[in-house]
Amino acid sequence: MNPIQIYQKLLKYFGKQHWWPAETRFEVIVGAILIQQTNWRSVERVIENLKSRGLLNPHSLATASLNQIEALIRHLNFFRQKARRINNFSRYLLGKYGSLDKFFSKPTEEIREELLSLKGIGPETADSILLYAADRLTFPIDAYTIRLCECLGIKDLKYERLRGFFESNLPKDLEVYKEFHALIDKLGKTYCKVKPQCTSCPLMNECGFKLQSN
DNA sequence: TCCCAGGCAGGGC
DNA sequence: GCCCTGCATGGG
Repeated sequence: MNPIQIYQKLLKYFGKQHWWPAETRFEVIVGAILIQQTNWRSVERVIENLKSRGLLNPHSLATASLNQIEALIRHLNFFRQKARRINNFSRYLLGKYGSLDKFFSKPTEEIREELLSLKGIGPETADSILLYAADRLTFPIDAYTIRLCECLGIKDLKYERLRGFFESNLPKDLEVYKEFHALIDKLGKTYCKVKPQCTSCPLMNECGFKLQSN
């Protein structure tokens, strides 16, 4: 089963998801850190709050105190960690590059290494930032993607292996990358929840497992 | 009530 | 290398 066929089927079934919903690249980055293990609705409210106070920019988040940031994102889980993380990223960005333009003018692999060296930015967050903020052909692997690959019968579910699998089998098209990742998420949220609804899943014919009764 | 959400870091082994 | 735990709130 080729990923592109999965993609086309999901696109036909769910339609375009239009990820990442953000006005700026910096907003994508902040969102990518805040969304970790959280639901998007909660993050959306926090983003709007930061925006309405004029704080959703590197300079404001770099100079704000941790207490201030914590207070603004307090209804998210791990809010103390996340406050430190967005403050830390902002300070790093301004201190070393001065602007996102400069940071993102580097080769993809160098940006990726640097993102991964920062506290709170792991593989999925780094790759989401590369794809949705920096427009690089990098395919993020999240928990839903791993579940999908498991269902498709892929044995080696290690992050870099799966990333390689998608990146070597997909057309080099940013729109495909962006939509596909979002569609996999939509699929997971809809059918792979606590009680998997495999029998109504649009990919049940592609499933590598013989469907077990739900 | 309980489970989990678009992870990550740090420790033990 | 893998596995476990803490982080910590709100929604379903």
